[in-house]
Amino acid sequence: MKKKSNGRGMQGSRRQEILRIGAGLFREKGFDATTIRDITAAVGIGSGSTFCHFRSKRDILDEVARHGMDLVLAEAEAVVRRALAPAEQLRTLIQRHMTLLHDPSSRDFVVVLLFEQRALSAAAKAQLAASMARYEALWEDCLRRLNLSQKGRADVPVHRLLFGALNWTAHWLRPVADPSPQVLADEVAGLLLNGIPG
Amino acid sequence: MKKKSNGRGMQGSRRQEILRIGAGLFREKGFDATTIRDITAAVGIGSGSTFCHFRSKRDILDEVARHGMDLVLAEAEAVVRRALAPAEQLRTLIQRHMTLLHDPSSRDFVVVLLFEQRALSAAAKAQLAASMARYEALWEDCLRRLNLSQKGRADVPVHRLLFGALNWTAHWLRPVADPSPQVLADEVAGLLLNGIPG
DNA sequence: CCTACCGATCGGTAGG
DNA sequence: CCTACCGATCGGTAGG
Repeated sequence: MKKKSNGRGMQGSRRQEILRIGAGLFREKGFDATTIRDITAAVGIGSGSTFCHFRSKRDILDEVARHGMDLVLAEAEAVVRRALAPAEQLRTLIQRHMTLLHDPSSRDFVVVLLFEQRALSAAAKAQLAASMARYEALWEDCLRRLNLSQKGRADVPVHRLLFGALNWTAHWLRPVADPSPQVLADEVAGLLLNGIPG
Repeated sequence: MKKKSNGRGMQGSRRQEILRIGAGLFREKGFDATTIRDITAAVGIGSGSTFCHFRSKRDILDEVARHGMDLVLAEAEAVVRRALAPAEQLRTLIQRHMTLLHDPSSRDFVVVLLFEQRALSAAAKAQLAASMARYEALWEDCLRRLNLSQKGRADVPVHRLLFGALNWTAHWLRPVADPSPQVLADEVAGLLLNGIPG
């Protein structure tokens, strides 16, 4: 039996390459503005060869986003398993989130996950919604233990405000001119934990 | 002399209609995924008629984003002119920003401005960058007077973190299930001004 | 994985 | 503002 180069769990180094390069282009230009020919030209294969590995262009996006979600969720679960003090846990969650959002090895997948949701297939959307709910629950627990998220007042989802502050950095944070993702992460954590430094 | 229906400063109710409906579709589906035919079908004209009013599809986007910027900047300038106490000024800036971001009469323009920057023409990008710098400066002044943004530590642009928290609400805030934009705005202002409510 | 190609759709134009 | 249409490009397929 010949080994299939298609399917999900295979070796597929070419497949990985298409995912990696596709993720980069999706992040830079957006899903709709990226063509199969953009991707295959960067990989160095004919445009038709894409479909030896993926059923459609959207399938590539789905998989890129799934991988982004896996990275982000696995990291948070690992942090929670360390059973740190709540304040240290929050600081670490913020740190890891910011790192995954900006490190070259992960940012393409995570940014696409966050900013290209609209283009995902319905199936991927549903699957990712469940994982995202789990991710949010981890943050909510952490914030609740710090009394930063209490059911009081108006049911404000503080963790989502925090996500916004962090995720938006993908739009403006520039490598040299701005503080590093890690420094910024610590400042955000400090702002939340110690309040405004008077 | 016949009056031209083209050009910028004209009456052009049809032109306005294309802008309004275009803005709505750009927000919902994104610029690339919206076709000229989507827009004209919703307006109720032939697809070719678009180009009596705009030179290109991108011109529509440019104008939509410009209008979004005008709304947001004019509102902030008006707030600053009222010369409120700094805390009240910040609260009002947040209120107005959230309203423009969620009110049906403005949100399409503002959300497109914020989330479709990538697709803008180079000229529009440059023009909007200048206006945005002005907008940011207003917020920075306000935050500085409250000692919420000090040049200390690591040059953290607090106003951009705040923008992220606010702008991200466009992705998750749902009319009925969640607090209203105004309630949320007040909570965010309270969180910043009074610190975490112990 | 390649070459050759197809049907559909897109932004935009022409001529009235 | 309409009708008719065009050239380009796109995602995807066929056959090897």
